Amino acid sequence: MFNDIQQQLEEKIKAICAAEGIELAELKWVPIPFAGEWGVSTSFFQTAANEARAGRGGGKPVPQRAQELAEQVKGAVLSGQSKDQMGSVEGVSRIEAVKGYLNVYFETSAYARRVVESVLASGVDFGRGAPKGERVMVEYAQPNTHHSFHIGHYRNTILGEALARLTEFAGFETIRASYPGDIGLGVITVMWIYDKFYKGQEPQGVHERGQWLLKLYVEATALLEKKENETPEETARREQYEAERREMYRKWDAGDPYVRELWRTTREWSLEELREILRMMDVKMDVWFYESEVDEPAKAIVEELIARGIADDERPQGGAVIVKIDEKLGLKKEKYRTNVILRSDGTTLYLTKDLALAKVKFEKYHVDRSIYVVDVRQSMHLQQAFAILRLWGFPQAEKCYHLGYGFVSLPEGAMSARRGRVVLFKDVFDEAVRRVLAVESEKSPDMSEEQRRKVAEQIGMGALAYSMLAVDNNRDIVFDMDAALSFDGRTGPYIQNAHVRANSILKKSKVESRKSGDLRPVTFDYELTKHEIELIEQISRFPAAVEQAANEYRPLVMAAYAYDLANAFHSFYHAVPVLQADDEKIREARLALVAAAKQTITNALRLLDIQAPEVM
RNA sequence: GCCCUCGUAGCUCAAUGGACAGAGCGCCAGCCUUCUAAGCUGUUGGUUGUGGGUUCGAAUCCCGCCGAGGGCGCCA
Repeated sequence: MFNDIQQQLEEKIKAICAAEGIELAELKWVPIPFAGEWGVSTSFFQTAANEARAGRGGGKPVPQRAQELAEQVKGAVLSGQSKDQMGSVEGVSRIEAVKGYLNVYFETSAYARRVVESVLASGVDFGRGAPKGERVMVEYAQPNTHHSFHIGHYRNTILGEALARLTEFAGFETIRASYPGDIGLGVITVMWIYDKFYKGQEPQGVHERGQWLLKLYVEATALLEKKENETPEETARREQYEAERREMYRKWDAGDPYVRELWRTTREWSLEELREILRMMDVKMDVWFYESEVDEPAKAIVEELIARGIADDERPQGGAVIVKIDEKLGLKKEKYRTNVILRSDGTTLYLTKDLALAKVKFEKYHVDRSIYVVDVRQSMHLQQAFAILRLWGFPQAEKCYHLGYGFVSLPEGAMSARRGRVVLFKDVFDEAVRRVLAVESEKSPDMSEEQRRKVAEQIGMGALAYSMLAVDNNRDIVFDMDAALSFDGRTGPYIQNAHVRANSILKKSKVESRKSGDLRPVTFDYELTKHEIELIEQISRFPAAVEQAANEYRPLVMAAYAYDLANAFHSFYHAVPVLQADDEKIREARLALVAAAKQTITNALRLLDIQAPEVM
């Protein structure tokens, strides 16, 4: 967490090696991986290997030579202008050379105080990175309208939101963008069946209405799908339906007032549900892009790409407008292949719209980095889009990044909206709340009804969010309700519970110490238990975890960290008395440590879009 | 045919070039008159799919093979 000791040492080591004629390789510092003590460590393997390669080092095996170097450096550091046997570096208790590593242990009381005071001084900003001077746009939450929000959309949204929170906290100016698919054949299909059979009906309730549209979609698909052994009448009817659907799409495209009004009304039902779910998830979008709004600009782009010689117009031959990406890039081997950017009937495609949208992101929002949180199955399409942007001459194309994630399927197979085989987010949410309430009524019988409901939502959502974020991006998830809503072990509630326990101690301490006022300046000048050391160690790692998670675009890093931190707290909580500590100074110090742990857990959970309840 | 992911404990997953490959679940055994037991402690469990290569050092990088999933010009 504090690099000053490390930097001081690095300077010393460089000076020593320069004096001894040792060509030092780059020093990489890592926390000492042993529990119970803290400090930093670096190794001399690379330096020894470089020597061996250059024919120096006396032909000794690399590990042996690395150990010699470590010992030599240790000796030189200690003998330098050593004040006493504790070493010549401020804040360092001892230095050892082991197996080619130089381990530097920090003085416990000074380091503990530094960490705890720093956390308490920074509060909600503890771990925040310095401004990076770059603007990042994260595009996520792109469900189709006229459907309902399912658990696959949820993974996308929680992943995007956690990522946005991470990049923002790490110091990037972050813009959150949603991109609902509000037009396309699927949308028209729902409008068609609604207009034909259900006109005027409208279920009450935001979620009920959204889910109803999904039911209509399933029904419409069944009506429009060719069946085996159809009678001639059935075939004729199906073909008529199909013709009606096409006609409706054509009218939409032509701006027919009736169809447009129908579209606006039903679309709004879906968007209302989407906004409600985002509210439940505490997601606040900065920008809303709609597929329908980039349709016209996309058509203009096609003409521009033809004019620039990037796209080939095969319409005169009855074909489409295509881009031979590999050929235009001058690639010999096939990589991006060829794709269509305008159908032969003159309508645009997903790829075309993404090109138009990218242009807006670059020119209107001036983004430096453009992150697309999209299912990994669309990887090829996005690579094609980025390649075309490159051909088009956008330097920002290099900063486009597809954050692909594995898709969510069900134990019985892939989800299918058309067949109605989906697990809806709202259903999982309701089930989560039900399950938490069942546990809560038993564990916290004296909670008010209102509070119980609120806490149940926080815990239920915490369980669900964590189960999604604790798996790395590229991994597929088979959704299992019991696993996703588990409250035991490596879960959201486990971390939330650590927060609650910390809060509980602090609450009680305030009641008792009201007379004596606030916490005194903390001193850790007593022998810390290994649990306290481990907890402080974990707290001090938070800023580095933020940095890593944001740099690698991996919420998993933060999820794993949050668990480790909570785990350290639970062990501490179990083994180390705080309010019951005999010595008052120790009690004060531990209370400050508990407050610092609570703050760090809060900050970590916030980055995962998980609430930190005060009680549970 | 070409391309992309992945293969780690019985199961679900971590560890992406460094010290004995770690958690959770499950199994087994303990711990609530003590700050919330949604917890803690201990035990069990591994030739990292396989064969080679690079490296002082490989689960991690490279190549082959086997196996699983996904993608490849008018769906999104």
